[in-house]
Amino acid sequence: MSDAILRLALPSPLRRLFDYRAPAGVPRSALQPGARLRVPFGRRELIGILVEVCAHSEVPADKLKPALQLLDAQSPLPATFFRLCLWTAQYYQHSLGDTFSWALPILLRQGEPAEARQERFWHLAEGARLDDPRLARAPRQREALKTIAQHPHGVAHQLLGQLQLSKDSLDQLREKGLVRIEVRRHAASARHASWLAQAELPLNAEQRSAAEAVRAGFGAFNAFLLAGVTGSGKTEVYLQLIRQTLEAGKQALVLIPEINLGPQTLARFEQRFNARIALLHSAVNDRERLDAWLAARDGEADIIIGTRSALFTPMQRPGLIIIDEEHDASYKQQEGLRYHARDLAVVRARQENIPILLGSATPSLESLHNAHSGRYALLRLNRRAGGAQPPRFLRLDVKSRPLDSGISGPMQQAIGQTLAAGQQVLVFLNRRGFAPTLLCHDCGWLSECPRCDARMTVHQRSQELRCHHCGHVERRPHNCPKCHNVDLRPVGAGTERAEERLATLFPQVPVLRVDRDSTARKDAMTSLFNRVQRGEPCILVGTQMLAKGHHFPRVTLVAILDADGGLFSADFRASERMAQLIVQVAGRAGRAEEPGKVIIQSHLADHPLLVQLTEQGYFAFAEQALSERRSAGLPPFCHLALLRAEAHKPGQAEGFLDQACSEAELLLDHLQLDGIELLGPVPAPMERRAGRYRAQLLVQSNARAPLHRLLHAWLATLEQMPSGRAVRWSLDVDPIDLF
DNA sequence: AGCACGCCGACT
DNA sequence: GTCGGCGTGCTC
Repeated sequence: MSDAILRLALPSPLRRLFDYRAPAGVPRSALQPGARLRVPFGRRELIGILVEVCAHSEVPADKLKPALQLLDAQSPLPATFFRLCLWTAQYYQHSLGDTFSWALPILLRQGEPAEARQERFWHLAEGARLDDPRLARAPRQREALKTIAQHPHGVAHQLLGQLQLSKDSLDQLREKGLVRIEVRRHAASARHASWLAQAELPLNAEQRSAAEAVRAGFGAFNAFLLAGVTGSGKTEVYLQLIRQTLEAGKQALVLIPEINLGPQTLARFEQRFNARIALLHSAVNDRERLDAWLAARDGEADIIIGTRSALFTPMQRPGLIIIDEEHDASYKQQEGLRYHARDLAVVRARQENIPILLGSATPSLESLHNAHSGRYALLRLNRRAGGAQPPRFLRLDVKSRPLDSGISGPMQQAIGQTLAAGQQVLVFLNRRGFAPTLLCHDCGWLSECPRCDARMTVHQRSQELRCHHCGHVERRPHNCPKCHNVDLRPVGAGTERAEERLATLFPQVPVLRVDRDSTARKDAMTSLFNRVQRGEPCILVGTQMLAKGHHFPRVTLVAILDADGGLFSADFRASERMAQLIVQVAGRAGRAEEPGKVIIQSHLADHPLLVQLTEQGYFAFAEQALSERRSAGLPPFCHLALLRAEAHKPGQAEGFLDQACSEAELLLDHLQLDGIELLGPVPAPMERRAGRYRAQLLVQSNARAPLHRLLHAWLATLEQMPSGRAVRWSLDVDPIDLF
């Protein structure tokens, strides 16, 4: 009879569902897939999501426990959301329950009701008169009543302060029956005659044809890659397509990189539209996040803008997905569920049969490859708005030149000339701190991190040594810890050192540093940028934070201090990243009247990729890089999965991976899969990190289908392996970093 | 992943 | 004599 079995996805790394009996007193008809239930799990309680209700369970009846409580009368999760999570869990070989955890707002997975916040609104009571005699000697209350009367839809309790209303006065008015409280959801904003709050900018021919191409793809799955050079007006194309989406009665989802949260990006959307915009980024608190998620789900929000995880936000009337700066690495989650929001966005667009637009000045090689193979339609914007000239690139060979805090003589001269001309300089160095190493000149001691195979960075201002890999911090020693001599020397240069040196070299202008250390304070960045916008000569020194978002029209020289890392790294993606960074940094500078100049210091100034990039531009570089990837059999011409493991004892991780490797070989044979190679196991490039020994096993495949058949079977066996208990292991499908 | 159980070292 | 280290086992 009442033997309905509930199959639940639980927030646990275990890749399986768990069966329960229905909670006492809950009829079977009340149990819908997607509903949340509180259940006992071992010695604790979890909130699970009902995947299906069935008649039988493989689990012995005496082990089945009843669920404790049904939290949702109806499923808070739309079918489209459910389907995307299922696909994600399958593709990334991740536990479904844990996938739900990453995809849902925190409050929902904690069991909070799936309802928007109720708010108290103060209203004028029926029949209340502003000249009520009881208020003759209560001027504050009289004023308050007047203010309330001016708001026919009521005054939100939250806004009392802003309207100079005191709660005391209102409470007394309520006792007199002159005002009343209504509790309701925040009203959706009134519909305007036009979606536009602000006139649109005219599009040039390129922009127009790009926008028209996407427009023609509305209403069905179509993928577009909008490859537009910096300043070509991609955002205006986004905005006009969003307007058309809204006019079609649909919602638009816009994903932006984490770092791009500059208020100006968001402000541009908010100023343009009479529309309800739901924001989902790291600065949004849990409650606001849930409200935004619900508003999107219920079709109350018209535009949803957010970072990586906003990809999962359900929409009642989906119309368009836009991924801004699609090449940006922050779309890839590097812990837990290691998904790529850009890739999943394409999957989602296909599932929901809507168009998707990927935009970037420096598209990823993956996306360019997809454009070449016809999976994406390529839309190019080659012209900069306002007739601005592209920057000129100069490669500066520093092979046998002395570097002064990382800055060569010719570079110093170029900086000096630019400042003398009353212009601004941007100095780019992708390394924080003062110097990457501290060295004892007498005994050769190096500032090694006690927990990692890495050197600790010297931070001058704070007089500390910091490990940038595990966060370990020590006081900077005065004497060598080994030989006690005092001749300790910082080796190499980071932004802090460049800043210090530049301030000495050019004392007449301010030197402003932009990196994670200097902008730790919330408003530091804003005040700094305001200063730069004023336009007086200055030097900006910084890391890749400088490469994102902001434009500096008065900067005419971009000095890139070190391009070498991208040219001889073990990581096959290093050159792609370097090229993207150089182009993005270069794009910060220059205006129509004054084209920017970019000087790149390198010990490998003749490297073909660097030559290609600087002489023919990013797309020529990308073609060459792609052909190198093709001949080397690397992504996007093959598919990778990386099994990582780490353990406290050396050798343990490799031991596990050795066994995993044998299992994989067995499965390859058993399933008769071809075109798959197992590379490793090998120690990670940095073997010890944060006190753990790390190793990895790379799986390389010509095709997706066999790779996924292997992974599926493999993970099931890995989960059973006893040697897996002592190690922490995880699978990364389509890894970005091989570290 | 949690969380418990269980069996061996340095402390009140 | 106990507090607590992490090996091992389990979660419907």
